[in-house]
Amino acid sequence: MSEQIHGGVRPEPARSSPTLEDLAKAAGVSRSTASRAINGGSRVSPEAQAAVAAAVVALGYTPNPAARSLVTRRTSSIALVINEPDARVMMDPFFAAVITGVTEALRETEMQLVLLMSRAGGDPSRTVRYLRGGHVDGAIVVSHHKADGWTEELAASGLPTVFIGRPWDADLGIHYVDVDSFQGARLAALHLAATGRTRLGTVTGPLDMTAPADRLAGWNAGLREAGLPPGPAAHGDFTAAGGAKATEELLAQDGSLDGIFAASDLMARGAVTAIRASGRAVPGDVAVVGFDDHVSAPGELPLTTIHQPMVEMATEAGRLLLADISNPGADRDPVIYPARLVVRASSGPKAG
Amino acid sequence: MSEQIHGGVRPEPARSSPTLEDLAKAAGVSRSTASRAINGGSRVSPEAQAAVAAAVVALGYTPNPAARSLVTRRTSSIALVINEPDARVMMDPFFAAVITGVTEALRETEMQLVLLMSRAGGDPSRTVRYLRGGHVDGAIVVSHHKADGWTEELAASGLPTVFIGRPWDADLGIHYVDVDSFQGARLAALHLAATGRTRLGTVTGPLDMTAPADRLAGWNAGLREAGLPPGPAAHGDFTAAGGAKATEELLAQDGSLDGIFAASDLMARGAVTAIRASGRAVPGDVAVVGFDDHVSAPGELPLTTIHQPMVEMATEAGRLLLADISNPGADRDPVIYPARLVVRASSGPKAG
DNA sequence: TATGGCTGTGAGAGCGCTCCCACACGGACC
DNA sequence: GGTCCGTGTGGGAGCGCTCTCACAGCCATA
Repeated sequence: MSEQIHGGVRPEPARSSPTLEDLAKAAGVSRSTASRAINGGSRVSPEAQAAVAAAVVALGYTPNPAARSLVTRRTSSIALVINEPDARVMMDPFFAAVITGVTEALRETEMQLVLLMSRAGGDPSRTVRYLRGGHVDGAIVVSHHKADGWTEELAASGLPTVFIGRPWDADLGIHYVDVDSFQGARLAALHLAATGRTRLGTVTGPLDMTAPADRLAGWNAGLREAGLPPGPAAHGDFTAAGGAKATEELLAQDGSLDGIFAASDLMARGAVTAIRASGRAVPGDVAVVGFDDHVSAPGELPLTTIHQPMVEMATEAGRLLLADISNPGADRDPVIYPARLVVRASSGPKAG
Repeated sequence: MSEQIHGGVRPEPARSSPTLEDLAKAAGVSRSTASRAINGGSRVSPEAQAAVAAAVVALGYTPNPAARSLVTRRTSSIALVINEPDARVMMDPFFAAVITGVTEALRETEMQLVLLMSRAGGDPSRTVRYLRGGHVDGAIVVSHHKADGWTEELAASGLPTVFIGRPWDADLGIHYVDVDSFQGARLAALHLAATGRTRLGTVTGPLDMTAPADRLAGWNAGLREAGLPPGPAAHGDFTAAGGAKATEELLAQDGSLDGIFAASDLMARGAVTAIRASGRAVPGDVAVVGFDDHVSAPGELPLTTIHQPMVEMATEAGRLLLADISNPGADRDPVIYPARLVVRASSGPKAG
């Protein structure tokens, strides 16, 4: 009985995927040679190379990534850490641009993107554990908040990491890519002042992030430079709805406002909506300047805004990370892109 | 000389992360017991369990995922295959909802999401190779096009797979989650007819996808049922700009159109823009019905639309996949969600 | 007291791969 | 003709884990 089951002929060898051993046998070479042939083929004769290549096709061989990873200590994947409580932020063109850019940087590599919705996936410490656990070769962190706290832990872990947007503890050699938010906001203030606006307010982003903080500082610096008094500021959350709400507050606080700078285009869109809802015209009564330079949908009012090359920045972050993975520990200066004012229909001289 | 370098005391053992062996030694147990303690701890004494737990903390131990994966044949990650040429599609609330829903389904598991931008990442066959290569435990495929071709290959590979949106070759037992597109579109036609509209056109999605094809069929069925002649159809690409362009074509073709059904909310938005740009009012002159029921931004015209519970559908897809991973090969009926008409401001009785 | 099972334990094999090393074999050099 | 190097090759160890198996100890049962 047991003989029938366990002994004798084993008809079907479990039909699992072929191993390197199988491949080598089929190609008539040793496992070592087969391995070399697969991995670039230095020190392999053309005949062996061809035999292995043929066997790969014949068997449909694919190397077992776990086995390979176990010895090489490489995983061929990097994490994209998105630090927001709700995956709906993906709707923000900002994140779409990040994914586009990073994908572009990885195009010619075997690297894959692991999406870590760090705060949406429950336990936040799980993210750090995952990153430190050797699951990925590196990480790109985007939308970093002050309270995240694990920046140092991540830096200490030695995992190659690149931030998109300056991290709070940038002092300890964390690599990052950023736009010059301070200058951008300053340009926005100067532009509004130059077009004759004198009563200016701003809709900020969450101030536990560096970019909104920098933009607020740059904005205030610009006002000072233009000889204008510091105006009211209301806090938004980088959504259109948040921008609209903040703008209502601003208008309630000072009905004579004639210019508003929002720290993102999405919020600027909300600002335009709120201003119009209050019976005022854009830019006739109130001018609006955004930040991002997203493409606007057809029919929308073209926004005066501060351009930042998001896709390019994300690609650069990807490249930086790849470089850091293949040559860890090297010092790399942060890459700061200049901010550029783009004037469109939402700003200009006042009506009347 | 060589003695100094290679022999004698090895002061620093390469400072690599601790292995299970180290952990076991620190806890004073065997490797086997340590392993058991870490993995749920059946058949482990409380003392051993506690000792191992303490050692984990003391050493900062994390199991090597590659080693574990090598023997368990599990990777603890699933792929989200997004089959679009440009990562910018992420801006479509549809994909944001998918990510939200899938993340939700994975929340209580250790599973991570690998994002496969299959057509944006260059070579499309790379996606199949990756999926078959044992990198992931399963896959969720979204936005599947007819020409993708690798559906059979994927089904044949035995990799647990769930489609969001019925795949073209649904016959061979591929699991999927979908909304009843046919009924939804039919409801749209009946609603427009019921509000007195008689000259109706539609903006379709890409017809190499099942959902747009089903919606077009349902739309035509609804027209027939209402006793209306089949109206003009123009093709859109699921973007607002595409919807606007298609609507212009529609209006050029038949200036007396008084109702338009767009196969997605984004395209319906474009339709509203184009209709208004032509000097017509919505819904006074032309009523618009969308499909999706995305939340609209403040200030936007609330859309009459067909509701589909995208987040819930994506969560269900995630659950289905998890079930299929832990119990492969089981037959599972496709989950079809009913479509529901939601009437808002973009439709209603005609003006005048 | 003998027998069975049940619990906790450790030894050992082995997952599929890479990489180090030893070695055979040529041709170039003195 | 010997030594050398450079090339292609195969053997073997070992990456860090899980899992099967054997076994010691214990209690409940016959």
